[in-house]
Amino acid sequence: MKKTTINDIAEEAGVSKATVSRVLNHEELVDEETRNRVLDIIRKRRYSPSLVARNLSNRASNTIGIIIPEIDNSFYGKILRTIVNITDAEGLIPICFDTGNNPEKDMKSLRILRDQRVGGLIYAPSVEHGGADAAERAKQLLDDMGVPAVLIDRNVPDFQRSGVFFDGFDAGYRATKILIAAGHTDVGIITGSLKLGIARERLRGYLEAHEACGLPVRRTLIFEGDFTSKTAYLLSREMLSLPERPGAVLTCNNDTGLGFLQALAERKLRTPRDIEHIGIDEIDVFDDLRMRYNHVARGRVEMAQKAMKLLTAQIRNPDTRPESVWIAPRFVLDAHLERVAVRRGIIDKKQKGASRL
Amino acid sequence: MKKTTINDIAEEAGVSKATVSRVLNHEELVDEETRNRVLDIIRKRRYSPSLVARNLSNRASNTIGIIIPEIDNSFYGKILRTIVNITDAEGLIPICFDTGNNPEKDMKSLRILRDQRVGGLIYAPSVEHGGADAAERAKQLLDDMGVPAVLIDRNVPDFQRSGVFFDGFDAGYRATKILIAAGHTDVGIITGSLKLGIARERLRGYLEAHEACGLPVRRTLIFEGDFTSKTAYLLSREMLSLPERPGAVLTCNNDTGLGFLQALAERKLRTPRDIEHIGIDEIDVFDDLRMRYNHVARGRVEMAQKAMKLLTAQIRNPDTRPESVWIAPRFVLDAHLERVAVRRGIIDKKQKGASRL
DNA sequence: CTGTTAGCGCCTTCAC
DNA sequence: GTGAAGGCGCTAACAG
Repeated sequence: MKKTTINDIAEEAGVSKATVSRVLNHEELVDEETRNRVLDIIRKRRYSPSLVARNLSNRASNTIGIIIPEIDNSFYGKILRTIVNITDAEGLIPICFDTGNNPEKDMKSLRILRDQRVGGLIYAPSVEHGGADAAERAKQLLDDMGVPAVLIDRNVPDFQRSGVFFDGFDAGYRATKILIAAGHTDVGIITGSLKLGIARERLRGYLEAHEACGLPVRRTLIFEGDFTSKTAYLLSREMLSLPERPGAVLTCNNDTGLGFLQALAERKLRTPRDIEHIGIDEIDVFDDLRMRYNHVARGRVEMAQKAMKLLTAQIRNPDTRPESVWIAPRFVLDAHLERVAVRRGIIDKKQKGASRL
Repeated sequence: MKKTTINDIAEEAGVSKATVSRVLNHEELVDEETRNRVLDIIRKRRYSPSLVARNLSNRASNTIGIIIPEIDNSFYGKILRTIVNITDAEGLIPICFDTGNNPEKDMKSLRILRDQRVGGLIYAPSVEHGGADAAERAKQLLDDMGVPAVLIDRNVPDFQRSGVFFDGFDAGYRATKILIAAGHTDVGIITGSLKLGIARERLRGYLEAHEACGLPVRRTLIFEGDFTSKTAYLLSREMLSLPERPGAVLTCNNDTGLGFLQALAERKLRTPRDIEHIGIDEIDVFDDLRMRYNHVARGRVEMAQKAMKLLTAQIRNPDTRPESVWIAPRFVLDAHLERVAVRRGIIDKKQKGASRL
């Protein structure tokens, strides 16, 4: 039993399929009577046209691709959900891939999306985790697709594409400054893999903050992690058993923050009593629990919205120039740190709002 | 500048497009020499065939649809990630929708998937949140699609479809029994919306456990929530300020657990010292933090895997009979509760394993 | 082995 | 206002 097609409808209505097509797409061009007759039959047969055939015929595509590293990381989960909801409102159909930070999966996903002839693409690349040629190969694929692509979260300048990114330098810079302003001369940091630009940016902020404050950087307090809680935990243990344990720590993403907190708990240390801490990324559960968690919110929803805005603009007008947007960090701090930060002019003032965003 | 097509390749190679098609699909049928010539040109022109056209021609579909309520809930996030990774390994292309628990979005998603002519569908329905006709309309759409669909997490028996579900009755039953066995005669429960079958099942387990233990149910300790942390928090506050505050509480999903814990913290109560607690669903962060959290794991990854297994089986052989699978609860308890549970034969023995799954 | 033909389901000219 | 014809990009017979 095959699907009913436009031919079946035409036949049953005693008209040509061109007419059926017209009532489907330009109903004003069809005589009201025949139109109603056709529509009745369409309803009766529960017919609905194939978007596949329609796309082929129109040389158009109503699908967009989404490539992200880890769907089940709340950061990307929130982004994905936002994107999916917007595509849907825009009449676009989302095809999703999860690369698990594996650049080979980037390629594979790009190839599939290319073959599927998507009309556009939101892409959080993992190519920095690969060899030197990974970015190049990805760029090649991206260009082959010949459709708009908007990067999100992670930039790869060589791609020369639009993108929406978090201002990680500023986040690292100001977070560190705040900790220093709070009286700490020994601020530790647990970074992500420094293969990643976003991890380097945050570290650069940390370093420049020291410089700006005339404070020497203590290399022993810089730990290169990989944005996983496990590694962060191990590094934090090391850090906490240093003879000169840092008085404050900056962790560079959500999972890293968790790993750090685990090590802290294990040592029966508490924040801020024993050690000060600011994490980058919101951690939703702490919000649910109304638990204090000094952090820098990354505006996930905003990122996703802007990315979709850029993408749809480029889809509508392919001549749109690539444009990059940086989302400013938003600091969510306890009363003490906030007071310090505001007094020193590091952050503007009490910026209230759901940290969920 | 349009995409190069099979015609371009054929022309440049001086062969017919049938031959090009053959080297693409049945390369053994083509003379090695011409094959290589064609392949060279394909590579040179960076040609890759359109799956859209191919699917149309084959009357096949390489896409599957995924409809879930909330991508950014870690439960569904994990499921989605697992599914996406499997589809990808199976050569299928995943199209995802998020309904936000809104049955109208169920319909909308189903319609799009129908029009997109997906080859199959994994579906966690939200229709129980809608009016009486919601399930019926969804079933109609499902049937119209004429492709295999596997339900996940939430069952709608009327659909008469395969599915993979969590055994919520057993979870509620045994969790309650454990709490009773631990000496509590006053076990409270915060359920999900009782419009949902999965919420009713868990409550039913709770009720029957009381009966099995010859313990009267205290209606005042039953709170109907909606699976959100906010509601759970408000209800928990009520519950905790009851003159006869329960000695133990069962919460029925991850967010509900969080809401309860928030209320607990607010009252400066601690578990298990002041009150005993078992939650249904794993909460990943507690895992990361190595925090004790008595709970019933729902086997998210396993659910997703089984669902995909059922789906691919049905896609391969459309005559496969619908089959439903129930995932058994796995209890992750602290030493005390575990000892009690094992001694009473409520759970088998120390079942170790990553609660992450 | 390879080319020709027909068709997948739909849309869009171009006539009438 | 409507139909016939051609084409979107590809595959599957059917001949030769």
